[in-house]
Amino acid sequence: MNKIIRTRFAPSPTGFLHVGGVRTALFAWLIAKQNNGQFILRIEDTDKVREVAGSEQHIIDSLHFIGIKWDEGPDIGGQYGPYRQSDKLTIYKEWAQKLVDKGRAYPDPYTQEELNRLREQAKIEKRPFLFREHRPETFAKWDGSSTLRFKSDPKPYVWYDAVMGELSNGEEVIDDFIIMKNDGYPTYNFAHIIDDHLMEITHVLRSQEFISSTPKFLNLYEALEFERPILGTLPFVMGPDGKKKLSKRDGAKDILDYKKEGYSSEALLNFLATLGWNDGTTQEIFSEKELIEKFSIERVSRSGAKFDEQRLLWLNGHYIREMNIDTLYANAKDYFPKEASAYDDAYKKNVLTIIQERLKFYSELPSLTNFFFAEPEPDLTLIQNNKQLSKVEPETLVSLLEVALKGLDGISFETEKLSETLNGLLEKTRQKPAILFSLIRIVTTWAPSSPGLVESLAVLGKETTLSRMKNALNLLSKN
RNA sequence: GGUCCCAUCGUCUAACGGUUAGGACACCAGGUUUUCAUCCUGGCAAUAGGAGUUCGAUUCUCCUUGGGAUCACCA
Repeated sequence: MNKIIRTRFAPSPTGFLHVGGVRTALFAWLIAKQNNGQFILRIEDTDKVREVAGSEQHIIDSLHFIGIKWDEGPDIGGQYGPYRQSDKLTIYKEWAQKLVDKGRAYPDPYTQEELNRLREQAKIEKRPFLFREHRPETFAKWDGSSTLRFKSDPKPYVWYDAVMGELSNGEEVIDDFIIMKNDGYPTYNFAHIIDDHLMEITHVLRSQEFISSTPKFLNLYEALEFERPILGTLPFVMGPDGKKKLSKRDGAKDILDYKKEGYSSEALLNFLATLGWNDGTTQEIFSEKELIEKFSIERVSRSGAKFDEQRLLWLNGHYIREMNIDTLYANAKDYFPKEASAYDDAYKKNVLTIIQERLKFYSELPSLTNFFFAEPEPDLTLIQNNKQLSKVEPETLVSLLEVALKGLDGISFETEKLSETLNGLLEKTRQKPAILFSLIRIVTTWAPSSPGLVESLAVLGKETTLSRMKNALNLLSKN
């Protein structure tokens, strides 16, 4: 006989979504999923001034990227539509009229100027401004187009929050607030309550900044005679300073930027879910399925969590290492350096295979793999600055290269054969690997680091390897 | 300023009122025949302060301190 669990994410189309917003959506989605409930996307576009064109699509793309899907929304419709607040202005007006009829709402009789003056005065007298102290004796008739205020019924509240526990506030925070603006749009304070009710939302999750306006919502629920949903207040995701909430103003990144930089959705999902939540064990890695199973709103922490890029980087690297090569290739395909377009899939896949364990995010692929696709520019400082090689006479380097060149010339470039040959060269030259292998590695890649020598040479192939070694030989002989 | 919320390693966090306060990231050291990375081992590192309740407080209560939110025709 239990009610169907319905949760929602209700962003305003005022720009992109950052990790804080996506985490709110994620938690709401997890609650719906684990209860076989429904998750709804609703667009709260009641502020025409702040609206940014294209935001709605951007929000949809962001959620899709993370893997959050909704059962009802502006793009797919549903039984409880419309899912865009600007499409249901007449509905808000009707409910506003009901409040007027009940004597619980009235047109604001003051001009903006008069209001400002009253606020000023309160400030001078060092007391909080309360509109209800200036509430008119008799209410004018509402013509539907002027500013409408809620007639509050001030009283103290104690309520239960699924995350924060018991919260309370005195009656002094309850005031007559605007529910309908003079442009015909409802305010957030009014619209979201009507919508949550009509859409039969059971759990309202939102971030901490709404905690102080909750009492007025409670007052409004009562006036409308709505059943109150379960409220859950999420702590902020903190910015780099660890003190203030993450905000676009302070450089919070668009979630889609993480996609561009080559973070996997699984890593991001895992990261976001464990930012302020854990299951009480020492488990760090959660699949989507596990998250749906194990998530619980009661275990969300009450204090803000700093967004730690280092941890995200580690997680992403972890997921990359766990991927099978075909999945990884599909994900990373578009991130290869542009010279790679001349090479076939098999070759690129080989490169990816030997680079996999040192890849942290896809967009660093070019810097890690350039020399597999383009002729590297010789950089002798790599030899000069090498701890071991810098101590070796240049003539010795030349002769080492000559011996190596001869040794590699006659063989086929399979890993096993290469490995055997290189070990043989070690004995023949009576050099330490740190000298001989470093030398070969550097002159064939001219990169500060690279994958294992044998693997790298095998992928580069015999022709390329030998030609690069010959070039190096010429270069070193000249000096 | 009024009101409200929060407080464990640098960071994310765990701990029926009883633990040598645990794990992970980061960092440092050592190991795995070159570099970088991976992997393994080890190390560094925390209950903001003060009262109270209790045989016993990270845990419960109060105060202080610190941080944050909110007081819009923004959400």
